[in-house]
Amino acid sequence: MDNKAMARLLAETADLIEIDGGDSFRVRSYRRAAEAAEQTTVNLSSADTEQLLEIDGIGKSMAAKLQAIASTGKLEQRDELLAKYGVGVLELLRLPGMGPKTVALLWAAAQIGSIELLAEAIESGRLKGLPRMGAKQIEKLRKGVEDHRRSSGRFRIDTADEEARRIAAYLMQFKGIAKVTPAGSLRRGRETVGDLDLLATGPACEPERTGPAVEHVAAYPGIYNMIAKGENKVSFNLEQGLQVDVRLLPTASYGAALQYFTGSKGHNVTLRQRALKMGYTLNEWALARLDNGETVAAATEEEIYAVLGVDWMPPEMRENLGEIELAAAHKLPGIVALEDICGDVHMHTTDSDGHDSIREMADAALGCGYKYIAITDHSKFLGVTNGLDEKRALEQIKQVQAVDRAMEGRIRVFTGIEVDVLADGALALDDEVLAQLDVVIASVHSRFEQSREEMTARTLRAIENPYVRILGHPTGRLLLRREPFAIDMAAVAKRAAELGVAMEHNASPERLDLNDRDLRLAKELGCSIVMSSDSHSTRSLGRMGYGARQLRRAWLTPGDVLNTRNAKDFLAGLRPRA
DNA sequence: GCCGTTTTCGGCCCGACTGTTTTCAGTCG
Repeated sequence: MDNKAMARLLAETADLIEIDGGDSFRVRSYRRAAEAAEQTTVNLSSADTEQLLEIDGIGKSMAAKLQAIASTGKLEQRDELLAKYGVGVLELLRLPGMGPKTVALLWAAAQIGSIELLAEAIESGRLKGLPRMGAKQIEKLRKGVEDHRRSSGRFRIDTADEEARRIAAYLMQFKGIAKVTPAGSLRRGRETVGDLDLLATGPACEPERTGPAVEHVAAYPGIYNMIAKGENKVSFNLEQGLQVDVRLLPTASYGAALQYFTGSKGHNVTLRQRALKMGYTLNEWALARLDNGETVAAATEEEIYAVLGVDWMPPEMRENLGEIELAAAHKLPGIVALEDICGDVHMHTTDSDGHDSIREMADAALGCGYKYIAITDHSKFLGVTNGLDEKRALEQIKQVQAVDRAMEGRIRVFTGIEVDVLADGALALDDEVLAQLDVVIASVHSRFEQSREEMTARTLRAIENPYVRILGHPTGRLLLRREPFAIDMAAVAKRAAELGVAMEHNASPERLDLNDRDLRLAKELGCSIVMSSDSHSTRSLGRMGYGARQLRRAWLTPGDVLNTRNAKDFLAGLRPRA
């Protein structure tokens, strides 16, 4: 079982204990352990007790439970509680406004243990008369069930980003709202966003006078469903289901609010514990002294972190992975910035399935400020993409070299190819041709419906080819559309590091090939990352922003990424040509 | 159930908003 599945078992157990009315601190422990399981790069199913105990949030008891899960695939506590309540209660908990207390109430009072049963009970009027179940509450649940069926889940960061800009532009039309800043997971650069946090400040957001501004927010034309409207907060859903929280904040406490609402939750808890130990209390309004309540910092994030003896850190790092301890020791790593990326090593032209010529791509890349690009059209394996065979590949080399000369050193244009990996791990193009190319990207596909072992073996064989410099689309995932294919990432990254083969991280928002854990794993194992756009037109060139933010979240430094400014020679950083 | 710069016992983050209440419990982030 993989870490994510084990984390899910722990998280579900936490939910069940809570429904069962168990100790809330025990519940928190399970939640923490679930988060730790999700984030760690340690392979939980093969780790020994000692390794497990090293993970923050895992103690003796959790270590034993993890080992039991690894060997049996089950967690006893979870199974017992599931036998009592049924799996439906976990689903019930996902409904907005539905917490463990309400689930317990519904179950105890009316044996309602699933969304289906809840829907029935609402229709038949059985809910009426239950404690705390007024007309409004029942209507809220009815709408919750409906929305749950319509859409649920998280949204891609580019979607959330777009909506945030649109709403911010609307809010700024109001005199007295001077600034709108996204917080939450959007500010942290997460690849998906659960809900959108927007912070507004300005004269109209000061206490006691937020009324008109609140009304302006509530009048936003894109609102599908109003969730809450208070003095300094308005929550609503957009039509596609995305929840938006707009908060109106006084300038004086803007930094405290920005820190608070940026999160992550775990980061904030750790920071507030630190504050308590130092004699302060931290909330969204201010950092204040515990003894007399006097505010010591509130206006900016920087001063709050400074008072707590912690270096300010970029939002991407705030995932409670030890960043606060490092910042307290003034040892934060210098992470990648988008400006560090100085070349794009994966793009297509009209020679295969792209929309623009080699020259047009080169000109566009120059416009992005890049120092080099590699032209990497598809190989012949993929019929639909008009892939190059040996003959056409050799012809294209000459054309690319001609463009390279024509650019007169303003930008380097390298030759290359995206060669497909066959079912057995062989490459779809002859070695004699590969030997003449600067950048060979070997891309695996999931079309053969292979098992995890077969996928891994195939990938390992592909990167053994002496001409392969980059492993393309290493997990084959398309965000929110398809599950990544199963592959032993640790084994692949380890071998790639030994061979000097870099791992591609596609920066397009729908792909983002590697997740946070994969990126940290690659770094730990010494495997280089190459960021790319996989552009099929000049329009999609230069869109590496979201990918770069993900690299930051995995704490990658410019030295971990091959196509950054401080990597002096991109080609020399790749394995030497055989 | 975890954890230790007051600790191996006794703590464990904090405020806003809602609905059903007449003073507060539950949920959320």
